[in-house]
Amino acid sequence: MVARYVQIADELRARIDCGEYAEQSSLPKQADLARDFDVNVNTVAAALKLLEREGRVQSRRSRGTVVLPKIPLQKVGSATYHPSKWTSPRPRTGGGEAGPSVGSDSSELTTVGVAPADEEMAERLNVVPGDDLVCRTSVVRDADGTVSQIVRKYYAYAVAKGTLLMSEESGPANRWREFQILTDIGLEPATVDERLHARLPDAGELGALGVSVGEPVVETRRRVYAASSTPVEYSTGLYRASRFQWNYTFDVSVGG
Amino acid sequence: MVARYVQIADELRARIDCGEYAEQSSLPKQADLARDFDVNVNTVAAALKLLEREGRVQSRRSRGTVVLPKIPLQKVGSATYHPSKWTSPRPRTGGGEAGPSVGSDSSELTTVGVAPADEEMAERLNVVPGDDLVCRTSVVRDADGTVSQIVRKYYAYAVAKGTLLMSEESGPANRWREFQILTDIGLEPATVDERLHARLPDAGELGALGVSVGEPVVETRRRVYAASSTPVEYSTGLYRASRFQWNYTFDVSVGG
DNA sequence: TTTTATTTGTCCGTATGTATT
DNA sequence: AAATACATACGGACAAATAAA
Repeated sequence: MVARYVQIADELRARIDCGEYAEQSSLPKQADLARDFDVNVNTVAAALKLLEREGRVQSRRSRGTVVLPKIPLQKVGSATYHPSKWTSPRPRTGGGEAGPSVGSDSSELTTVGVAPADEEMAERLNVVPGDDLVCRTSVVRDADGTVSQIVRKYYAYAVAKGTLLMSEESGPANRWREFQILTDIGLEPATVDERLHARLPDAGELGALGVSVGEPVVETRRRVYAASSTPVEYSTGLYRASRFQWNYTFDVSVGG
Repeated sequence: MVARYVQIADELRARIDCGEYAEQSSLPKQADLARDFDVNVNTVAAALKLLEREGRVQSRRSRGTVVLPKIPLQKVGSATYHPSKWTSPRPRTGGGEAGPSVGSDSSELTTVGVAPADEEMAERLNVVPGDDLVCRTSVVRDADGTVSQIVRKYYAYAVAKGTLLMSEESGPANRWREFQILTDIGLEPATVDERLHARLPDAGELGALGVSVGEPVVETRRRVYAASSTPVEYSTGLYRASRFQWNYTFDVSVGG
């Protein structure tokens, strides 16, 4: 026995999929849907909340509920970091065959700060807790203006001092900027290890990512090692789950 | 301005974290909580739903709401498939230093079927759509009896025919069973590529995984290549998001 | 086995707040 | 200023699942 609001969500989802409610268009208002389905407004509201947490619609006060465009999942993961993507010649932001999954249709704002390392950062960056770290925070907005990811990258102050890692930037999203800088200062990335898991956002993340209550996010923790297998970068990422897909290729042979 | 039911969820979460509500114990019933917080029962129910979708509590009719034990996230990903885990000597299920993240505290039921390949399977397995595939479906239950993952692995019928890939099994979870069989029949796994993304479950998955409405799941699609870089296995996985963490290590150097 | 009590799940009707048009 | 439309909360009702008698 499946709840009515779930049935209604299924029906509305089907209508979106078949084009009856076009992308970018508004759904009928909740009161009308309630009348059509012959249920209470609260029941319709619950159904819409489900669709909103799936990332398919967005409801906003006094504006109604609009169908979000069905964009293909952005692909991130090991292939994203293939050297061809970030070694010279530098990728052109304007497009071309170098065209990455994050192109000029998303913009990035990077701010720089300095803060002492907490227990985890210290351990992962091989420094002492309390040591100063340079933190580069990047907020990436999709073409539609919504924040889709927030990434913080940490570097030992001794490493970042006096380098371009201290410079704030904004413009088209460029996932490889820091890799290029690290290479320029003689710390060319060699290996990455990445952990990720999906969960629901906490109070602070709701506002920062602009997700609704109950909409899943993916958290990543990544470490970048230079050739000498010393960690040079530690980063945390928070992603709107409905917009990303992670791809990894790895070796399982005995020789690997 | 944060909604009252979110505030209450935060408060209850804090109480769980500080041990006021112990793991495995029952929370006060909704009516009592409503009285204590001086809100309506519905408001408390909404708060509990949030905690349930986070995987922290489980509410069941007439039984109340119990605090789920905070178990460390199961680690899966590239390290999971390191050859030492699945090549001989075979891992012992009883424990020991070979102890994997999925141990004898989880059990697996594997059923085998034959079905024609759909468009995607065919493309990923390098066969013709409509060709018979052998499908091994594994349902893994955690120690607490809940289903935590459902994995379907597909093989070309020509490959699986007459091999142990056709045998149904049950017992302690063994992630490497198929790798061992593939090795035995001369198709030793060499490379894996894996895609994953988090989303909300659909109607069918609700029942199969035993998750509640709005609780995030992670879907994976994996391909295993033998040494000759021919795909030998295609698999799809569905995981309870709150119980797993994916770890990957990969090379980004120019030589890689 | 049958009945009764308990507790959550769902839905209703209503009211009010809030941001936008 | 006024109308609009979603967000939240309330109180009530009943159903469903389980436990207790």
